[in-house]
Amino acid sequence: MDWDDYKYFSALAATRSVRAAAEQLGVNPSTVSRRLEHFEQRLGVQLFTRSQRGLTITPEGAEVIARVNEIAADLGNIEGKLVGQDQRLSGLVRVVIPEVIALSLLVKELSRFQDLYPDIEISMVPGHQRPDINIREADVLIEPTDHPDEHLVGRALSPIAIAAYGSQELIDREAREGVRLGGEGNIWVEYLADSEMSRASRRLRVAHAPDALIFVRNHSLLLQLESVRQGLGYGFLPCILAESDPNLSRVGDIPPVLGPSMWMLTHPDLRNTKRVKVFMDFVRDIFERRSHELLGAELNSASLG
Amino acid sequence: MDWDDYKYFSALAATRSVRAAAEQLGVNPSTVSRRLEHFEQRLGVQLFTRSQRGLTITPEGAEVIARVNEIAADLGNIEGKLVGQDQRLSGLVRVVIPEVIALSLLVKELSRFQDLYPDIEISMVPGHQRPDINIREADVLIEPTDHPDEHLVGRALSPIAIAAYGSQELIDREAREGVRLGGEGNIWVEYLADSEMSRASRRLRVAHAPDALIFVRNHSLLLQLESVRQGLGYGFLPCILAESDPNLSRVGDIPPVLGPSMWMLTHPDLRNTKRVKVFMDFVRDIFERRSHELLGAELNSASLG
DNA sequence: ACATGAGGTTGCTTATATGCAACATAGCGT
DNA sequence: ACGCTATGTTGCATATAAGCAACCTCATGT
Repeated sequence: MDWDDYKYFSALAATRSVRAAAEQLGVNPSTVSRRLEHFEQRLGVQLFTRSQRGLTITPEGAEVIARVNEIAADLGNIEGKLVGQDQRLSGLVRVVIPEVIALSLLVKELSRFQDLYPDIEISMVPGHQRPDINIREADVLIEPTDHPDEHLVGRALSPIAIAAYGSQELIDREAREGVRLGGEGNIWVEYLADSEMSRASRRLRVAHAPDALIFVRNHSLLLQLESVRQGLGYGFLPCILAESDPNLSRVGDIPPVLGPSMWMLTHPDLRNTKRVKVFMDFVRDIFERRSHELLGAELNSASLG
Repeated sequence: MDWDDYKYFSALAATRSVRAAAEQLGVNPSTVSRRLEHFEQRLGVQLFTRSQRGLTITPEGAEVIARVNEIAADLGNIEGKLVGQDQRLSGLVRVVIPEVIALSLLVKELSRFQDLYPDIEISMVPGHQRPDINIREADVLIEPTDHPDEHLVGRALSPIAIAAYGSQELIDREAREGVRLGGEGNIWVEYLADSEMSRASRRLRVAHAPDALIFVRNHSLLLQLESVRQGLGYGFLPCILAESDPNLSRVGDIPPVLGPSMWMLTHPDLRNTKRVKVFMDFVRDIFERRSHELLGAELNSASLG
C-alpha cells in the first residue's frame, strides 16, 4: 500500500486535471497519469472518468475523497509541526516585507547576517504580493499594521513615525512665491494604497492641508518618496525614509506623528525553528538600534500622545 | 512532501526496530534505514535515537506519532472501502476454514470453481490459526459457532449435526464381550479443543456415557475421526465426516444432535467485492446441496428440537 | 470547415530507490 | 571471557519510477 497514491488522488480530485495536479505536486504530468493508472489498477476501482475536458471523479472516489482531503490537511500540519522544530542553522527563510522597509533598513545589513549564518538563504517578497503564511508559503511576515493576524505569533517592533517633507528646491520656490504651507497654491503629492500607512498619511495631509493642490498620486511608497525628492510636491513620508536624505526637510511646524506599528509575525509552528528565530532576532536588533530614526529623530514627547 | 515517509515512520514507531518495520512493510531493512535517514534529513528533526537494541522515539516524534497512527488507520479503512468495490473476477480470496470442513466439502469442488473463475486464486488457512479478518488478513471466515463476530457480515450456512460413531470392528468386539454402550468397560475417544464443536461433543458424551473409559484425547477433529476409524473407542463426530465412511456406524440409539451453526462471514467492506461474492455464493451452494449430510442423513424431526 | 489549444497518453532516456549480501557493533547467555 | 545473535548500516547490481518531448484526441472558436 502506497500512501503517496492518496496524495496524487487528493491533488487530482482538487484540480480535476492531470496537468494541474502535476503542477500542484511539482512533477511531470506523465507521472500523475501513470500513478493514477497504477493506483486504479491496484484497487480494481476506477476513481476518475477521463475526458478531454479533464477528469470527473466517480461515485466510488467521491465516497472517500473528503476523508483523504482531511488526511492531506492533517499531514500538512504534522509536517509543519516537525519542520518547525528544525534546529539547523541552514535552509531557506522566506520573508514578506514592504519594499521600502527592506531597502531602508534590511538590505544594507543582510551581508552581516550572511557572515553570521552562511548556510541560511533569505527569500524576500514585496509585501504587496503577500503569500499566505498560514499555508506555509512564507515564514516571516513584516508589515505595518495595528491589527496583526491573530493566527500568527510575533511582536511589534516599533511604530513608524510619519512627517511632512519637501525638497529644498520646492521649499525655496514656494517661499519666494509667498505660498504658505496649507495655503493657496500649496502643492502636495499623495500616497494612496490599501495600507494603514497610506490611510494615516492621507488623514494627516487632509488635516494640515485640506485645500492642497494635488497633481501626483502614488500607489507605492517608493514612488511617493521619489516624487517628494523631485519636488513634485510636499508629502507625508515615514521619517526613516526621509531623514537620511539631505535634500529633504520637514516642512511647517507639523511634528512627526506615529503611524501604525511594524509587526514581525510567523506561524506558531515556526516559533522554535532556529533559522527563523535567528533571522527574527537579527531584524529585531536592527529595529531597536534604529528606533530613533523610525520614531523620527526630533520626535518630542508631546507628539507621542 | 512524501506521504510514504509517514508510513515508514508509523511502522518504525510501532515496532521500534528497523528490521521489524521492514518485515511489517514487506521491504528490505536497508530501505527502511535509508528512508528514515532521508526523512529526518528533510525535516531537520531527529525522530528516533538509534541504538543496538532498536530505536527509541524522540520527544519530537512522540508529539505527532498518535496522529500519524490515526492516519494510518484511516488510510487502511479507506483502502478497504475502495478495494471492497473491486468488480474484477480476479485476484486472491483468503479463506479461513476448519481443516475438516475444507477436506470433506470444499476441496473436492474447488476444481469446478477454478473452471468457473480461472483468474481467482484461493488461499486456505486452517481455522485454528485464525488471522484477524478485521485487519484484513483474511477475506472470508468459515467457522462453526453460535456467536459470530458482530463486526462481520454473513449468514449461517447450516447447523452441523453430531452423532456417536464406532468402527465396525469395535462394535463387534464389544458385542462379543457383552459391553453395553455407556456401560462398564465401554471405551470412548474424546475431542477436546477450544471450539463450540468440541464442547458440544463433550456434553453429549458425558450425557450418554458418563462412566466411559477414555484413553485417547484428541485436539484435532481429524485425529478424532482417525481414532474412531482405528477402533480406539467410540466418539462423537460430525455426521458429514462419518457418514461417508462405510466402516463407521452410528452406535446406540443416540440420534444426531445439532451442534453449532456453520457461519460464513466477511468484512463489511468486502460484501460487494465480486471475487469474494462469487466465492461465497459457491460455498453456500455446496452447503445447501449437501445439507442432508450436514444435518445427518437419518436425522428425524424429533431430534431437531 | 478549419485551425487552435487544452487535455491525457506513450517511447525513450535518465535519475532514483530498492534488494541483496556483507559488514560493524553492542548486548546476552554460557 | 567467549561466542552468539540481535541490532543498524554500507557497496554494488538491479529494478523501478520520473522527466522530457512528441503524440493523439476532442472541444471550441473563427
